Order: sequence, then C-alpha cells, then structure tokens
Amino acid sequence: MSLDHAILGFLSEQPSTGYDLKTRCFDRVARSVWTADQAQIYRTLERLEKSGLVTSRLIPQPGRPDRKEYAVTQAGRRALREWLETPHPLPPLRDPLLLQLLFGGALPDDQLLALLETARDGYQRRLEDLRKDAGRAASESRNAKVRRMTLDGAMSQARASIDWLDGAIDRVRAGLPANGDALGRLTR
Amino acid sequence: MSLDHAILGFLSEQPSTGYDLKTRCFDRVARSVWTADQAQIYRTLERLEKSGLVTSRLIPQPGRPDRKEYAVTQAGRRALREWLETPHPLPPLRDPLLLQLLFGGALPDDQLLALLETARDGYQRRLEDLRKDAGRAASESRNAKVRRMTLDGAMSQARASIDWLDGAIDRVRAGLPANGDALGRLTR
DNA sequence: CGCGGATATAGGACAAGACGAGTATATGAG
DNA sequence: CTCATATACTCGTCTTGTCCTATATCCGCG
Repeated sequence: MSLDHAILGFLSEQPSTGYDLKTRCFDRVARSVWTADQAQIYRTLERLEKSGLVTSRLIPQPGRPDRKEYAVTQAGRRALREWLETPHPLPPLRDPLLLQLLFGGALPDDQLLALLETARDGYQRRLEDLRKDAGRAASESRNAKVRRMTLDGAMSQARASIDWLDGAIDRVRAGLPANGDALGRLTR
Repeated sequence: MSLDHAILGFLSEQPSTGYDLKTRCFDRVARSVWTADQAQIYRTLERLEKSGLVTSRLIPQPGRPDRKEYAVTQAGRRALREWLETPHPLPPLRDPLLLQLLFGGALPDDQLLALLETARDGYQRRLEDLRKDAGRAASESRNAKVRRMTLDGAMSQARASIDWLDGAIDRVRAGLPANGDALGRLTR
C-alpha cells in the first residue's frame, strides 16, 4: 500500500495534520507522482494510528478547530525504511488511450486524429506543470537531487508519449489503408 | 469504465465466452495495455447483459461445461462507438518507484542503486515482451497498423523509463552528496 | 454587515480492482 | 492410477479511489 508509506514519508519529515498532508504534501510535492483525496488521507491516518505506526496529539487553537497533529513512531519509521528498501513491481500499464487504439482501426481518420491530438495536448500540459515544479526545487542537497530524479522520470515519460503521439499523428496524416467494414459494423 | 468497453471491443470482433476473453484477449492481445482478472470479466459480462449491451446463448458441449457465448447487441455497438470517439483523461501518474524516490534520499547509495536497477530490469523485460508481440502482428490492414501504433506507444514508454533509469544510475554512481541525518532518523 | 474562502476534521456511499477459494469435467503424461 | 493441465464458471471479501455532505471558525472584501 503505497499511500500508507507516502504518508509515513511525509510525516517523517515533519509532523502534520491531515489538512497539512493534503494541501502541502500531496497537492504540491507529490502531485505529479501520487495523488490522494482528503477522505483517503484521513482514513489512512486513522488506520495507521490503530496499527501503531503514527501517534496523534491535539493542539488547541483559539477560535478554530483543534489541530490533530500526527507524528511517526519508531515502528512507523521501521515500516517506512523497510518499504523504502524493497523494490516494488512496475505499475501495471493501464491506459485508456492505448485501449482505444486497440480498437481504433474502426474509426475514420479524422476521429482517430482528434483522439491522438487531444492526448498529445494533455501530455504537453503535464510536461509544462512538471517543468514548473522542477524550476522551483533547485538545491544541492542529496534529498533535493534524488527528488529531482523523480521529476526527471515523470518528465521523460511525458516526453516519450508526446514524441510517440507526434509520430502517430504524422503516420495517420500520411494515410492509412481504409478500413473494410469495421466501421460499417459499428455504425449500422 | 474502460473494462466494459474493452470487452465490447473484443466481442464486436468475435463472440466469446468469459474464458475466451480472459485467455485469448486479455492475456494475449491486451496484455500490455489493460489487464483484467477472471472474476472481473465474468462480473462485467453479467452487468453488460443486464444493461442490454450484450446477449448470451448457451452452447452445450458433450462432456464439458456449456459454453456461455456472449455477443454485442446493437446498443452495445453504439456504446462502443461512442466511447471510441470520445477522448479520455490521461491516466493519473501513480508509480510506486517515483514515490519511493521522493523519499529515497534517506537511503544509502547501494540501496538506491538496487532500487533503480531492479526497476530498469523490469522495464527491460516489459520491452522485450512488447517486441515479441510486435513481431507477431505484421499485417498491412488498417486495423493491424493502428494496433501496431498501440504497441509502439507502450514500447516508447518503456524505452523512456529505461533511458531515464540508466541516467539516474550513472548519476548515483558518479556520486551524490552524503545525506545529513535522514538515514540516522530512520535507522535509530 | 454579509458572503465567500481558508483552515480543520469527519462521515457515508459506492464503483472498481485485487485476491483468493471453490466447483465441475475431460485429456494426456508419467 | 494419479497428477497436472485445460476448459468453464461462481462467489465473496478486502482495499482503493472518488465524491459528496456536514460542522466550525476566522478573515478579508465589497
């Protein structure tokens, strides 16, 4: 369960509330790598506390709701360390666009092109977001350098998709054989 | 729900049983694009039948269990066509390795390298599988060409990951700044 | 003065996917 | 004769992820 360990990781850097984790960690630094929704974070924090990997303390705040600040325990640090050390299986490739393309021969050229171009633009936007992130974090520490590798990985994946889509678009524009009756079977 | 449409897509090519879909379609041609387990496929077929997108007929087989063969209906073809035409959002980037790397600065060089190298090997294996698939399907039809684009996409993603990981491995070997006390905080 | 946005937490509902176990029968290898 | 394998289908539970709602207060803006 990667989310558990992502939370342990962030808490090991700094004790935080659920709200902090959502807004400062997941919506900012982990945005391009792993997203998590609020409900998920609170649920996970409860579970982690039950299994003794984090503890919480209430910090009263005059006027506004108490902060419930979570911190990792020793057991939590051990769990994090263990997870960090072990290699995990590749994420299963599960891409709606590729699936569409598997059956995309049934579409006429213009619709096929629309599909490819929309995806291309999506990756382009993702790449720009990543570039912004990369611009912000420029430090010389080990942590910053490793974190920079993370961004590089995400960026190179986006770039690969863009290049591939550009090639695919060219090939469709250059002309594909017309389809026999696949479209007919689908439209009728 | 992409799985629904993947099933509709395969059935539109050829009526099949759940077993056929699992072994001939998902474990073979869609393997590199979308995986599905058996239970999932049977459940989805039931649901699709209830909503009138597929129909089934029992084909008795002497000795062994009846084949329950599903076929798309007109409504099913329409649903498939509609899904094929509309662009879908990019798959969220959710990669355990990238997440590990986010906190990977706490690891010593050798463990960091082990992580990167394992992942590299994984992508290498995936790429080889894809190459085998690409070798098999060499036809001149529109469908085959579009399907070939699908494989190209999957391959270029794998290649991008390999290149990135090679670069990252080199950079770690070339020497990263030592970490302050992050490791200490984790080990103690 | 009211309204919305930021801060802060928590609950329910639900689809989708992962995982595993169970039930048949037939064929063929050892 | 047994064991593995292929064919074919069913059930159940757990985890994930998403969405929506509710509760509270404070601050700034118009």
